[in-house]
Amino acid sequence: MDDLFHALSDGTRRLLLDELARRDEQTLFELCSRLAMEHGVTSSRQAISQHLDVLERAGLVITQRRGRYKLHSFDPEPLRQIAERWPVPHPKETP
Amino acid sequence: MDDLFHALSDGTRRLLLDELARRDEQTLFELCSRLAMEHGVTSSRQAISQHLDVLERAGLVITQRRGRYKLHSFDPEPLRQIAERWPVPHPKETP
DNA sequence: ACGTTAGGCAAGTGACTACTTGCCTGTCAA
DNA sequence: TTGACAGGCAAGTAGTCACTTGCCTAACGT
Repeated sequence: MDDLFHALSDGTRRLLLDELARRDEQTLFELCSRLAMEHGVTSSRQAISQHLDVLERAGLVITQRRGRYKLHSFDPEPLRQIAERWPVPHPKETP
Repeated sequence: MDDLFHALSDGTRRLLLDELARRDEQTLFELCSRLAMEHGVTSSRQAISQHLDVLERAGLVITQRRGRYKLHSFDPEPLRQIAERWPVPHPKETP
């Protein structure tokens, strides 16, 4: 659980999750250019790579090798632990 | 959102939330002794106090002054943002 | 085969964080 | 009023983190 929250505690990593939630199976370079274009992130390729490692160790990102490409996908499973540990009172009714 | 996840990224702070989820309106000393007794936490009073400050800045803990006591309570509201940002697929059906 | 492309490894740096130590401010009971 | 109790403020320290820099490996296209 430490790994999970530590992974989520960084803004760039949360943006990476947003991007992967939109479209699965993205490469490192795709994610780099998308974050730069759409969110003005200036981080280098290595920085993004390390962020993805952190997300992968937390179980939030799963990867698969395809040739020379490494495809990243979002796995929301670990987030369930949060809702299970501290259930949010009212699932927000539509008023 | 940075404050929220940063607050949750520490194990001692998560234990504090657990304790406050059990019983609201606890003082600093109550929380200190409970964490020490039930969870073997060795942190000092000042350490716990700083943790509570972090939780309060994240909106996860709300406080009220009563005489010389400062009562802490758990507010799960900010946690809703997590579920709203990355909805977890299946609310875990009972099989 | 050769250059290019996608990605990985590892050391170094500046900033931040959790925790301690020491002292101070209020509040209550006797 | 005095002492004890609950809590706050602030500086210092050891460890961690995000990011960079430089070089390396492996898979493709021509």
